[in-house]
Order: sequence, then structure tokens, then C-alpha cells
Amino acid sequence: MRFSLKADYALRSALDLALHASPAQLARTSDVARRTGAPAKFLEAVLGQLRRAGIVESERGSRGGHRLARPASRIGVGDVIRAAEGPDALVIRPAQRRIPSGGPTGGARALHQLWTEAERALSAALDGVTLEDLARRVQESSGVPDFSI
Amino acid sequence: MRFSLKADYALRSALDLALHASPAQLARTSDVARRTGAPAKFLEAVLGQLRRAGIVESERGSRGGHRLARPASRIGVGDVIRAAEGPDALVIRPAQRRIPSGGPTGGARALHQLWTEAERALSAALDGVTLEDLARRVQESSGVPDFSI
DNA sequence: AGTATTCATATCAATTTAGTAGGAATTAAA
DNA sequence: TTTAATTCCTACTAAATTGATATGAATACT
Repeated sequence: MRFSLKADYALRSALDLALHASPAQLARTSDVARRTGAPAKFLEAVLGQLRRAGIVESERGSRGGHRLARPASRIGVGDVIRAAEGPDALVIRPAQRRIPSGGPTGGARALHQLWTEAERALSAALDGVTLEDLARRVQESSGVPDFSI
Repeated sequence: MRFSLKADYALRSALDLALHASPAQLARTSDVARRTGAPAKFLEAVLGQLRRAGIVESERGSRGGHRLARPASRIGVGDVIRAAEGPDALVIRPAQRRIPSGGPTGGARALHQLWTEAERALSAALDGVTLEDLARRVQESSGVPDFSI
């Protein structure tokens, strides 16, 4: 039950923009791709999704590129993942085939409760961390400015 | 990023066995299927996986069926999910393409840490609950003996 | 022998994932 | 005003995964 590589590319590029772009200094897709290790053409599409989700801004033309649309402290990791994978990205309960009116009963109710608790735990771990938190960890822990997987 | 329906069927049937089977009283696949709402033929394969994982036991022949292989108090929800989806079922970090020798650095290291925390939170929520816990919740909360989604 | 059950293997359609290709639109610079 | 550099848009594709179904063999009770 892994998150997609696309979500990973989205997080990498968002973190890369937090580290290498600013309102004055845009980052080119090709540079983000090189630093994060993502395929450039694929990353183009991912950055497009982040733009449509309001997480990054872009400028076209020969000095164009991307930057974060708001401070890194106000962008949660969960926001980025949802932008890449869709609004249900953090929903882990198996798809239900029928929707019970009045809510589930019996064993289904116990499982419903279980999934709800697991989703809460996961969301707390992902929505509770911002790009600023990640950027700080990068600078504190090593000083290495890019990814170099 | 949902768990598969197969994992759901596995959990439903394991819980169903906790409620409706015992060392003396086996439950037929067709009955488990009826109570849980799973397709009988598909459930057959799922129960086969649970058997090979050592979670259930079976007997063939005209009085055959399934039962839990050990007390419900010693079967964790995570065990059942792993039996259905494979050993990486609770791994949520995106598949990595290259394995860095010496571990990840820079941004990759920060993300590695993030995924590790999220996986710990998820495992705590799923491995920390047993089939006995679920069975107790079913009996306490409603008395309805089956699923009736 | 006959019936009821689990067990094993093969097959399949739909969806998702992880890309690639080609070019249009836009902006800055020469 | 052309040229170059960039984002943006649409379409396509191969491989893997998911959620099944089909057929029949093996086993055990009556």
C-alpha cells in the first residue's frame, strides 16, 4: 500500500522549491528535475497539478519557472500528496461497494471504526508536518542542498 | 492510497471466524461469504492465503471448513492485512528506484524520515488491534452477529 | 458410490501507474 | 521582429495491479 512515485516527485519538487526558489528567483523544471532525480517531462505534469492545487505558482516564457505560492510554513505534506494523488490520497479504507443507509452495523461497524482510527493516525503524521519543517531538517542535518539519492 | 478489497475480505472473514467458528465448529467458505458479503469463489482464494500465512486452519471434505489457527487475542489486524497483501502491506513510502549506499542524504533523508514516522503511526494503529478487540467491539456495540453492510 | 467441501491453476477485463511525444502559448532577449 | 527558452496542453502507451471467474483435482463424510 505505497504512495505513488508521483506523490514522491511532488514532495521532492515542493521541498526543492522551498530550498531553491523564492518570489524573486524562480526554479526551472529542468533544474528541479535534475536535483530531485525525477524525469523532466513527467515532473512538468506534476508541477502542473501542484499549480492547479494552488501550492505553486509559475511564470511562462524564457525566464519562467516555479515557486511556492505561499510560505513553506503554511504548506502541509498532506496538501502536496493530495495535490498529486487526488482528494482521497490519505483515505486508506478499502473502497466500499454499497453505502449503508444509517451507517454500518455489526462487523462492518467495527472495521469502519478501525479504518477511521488508522486514517487519523496517518493524517496526523502527514498533515502535521510542513515543507518548512522538512527544509529545516535538511539544513540542520547535513547542509547538503539537493537530493543526491 | 487505499487498502485492497482483498485485505478487507481477509479482515472480514477473519473476524467472522472469530465470531462464528471454534476448534470444534468449522465455518464453510460459502457461509463466511454470505455473512461478509464477499464473492464466494474469491473468498476461497483469500482464505487460502490466510491458511498459508498460518492465520487460519482448514479441513477438507464434506464437513470441512475453516477456523482460526490460534486465539483471536493473538492475531493482529496487521497480520491479516499482510497475509492478504504481502509482507510490504504496511509500507507506505513510494518505491525507491535506486538504493543509496550509506543511506539517503539531503532532501531524500528528510523524506525518508517522514515516511518512517508515518509508517510507525500506521502500524501502531493496525498492529495494535487484535481480532479479539474487534470481536469485543462487535458484541458490545450492537449484538448484530454478522456484517449486514 | 455419491455428495460436499477445500485446494490448485489458468484466464481475464478494467483500472492505475509511470511514463513519452509533439506541439501550442507565452515571455524575454538579441 | 525574430529567436530562444520556457511553461502548458493533449494524446498516446506499456506494464503492473486489482478483482474477479472457470475448471477440475483432492479429500472426507455418509
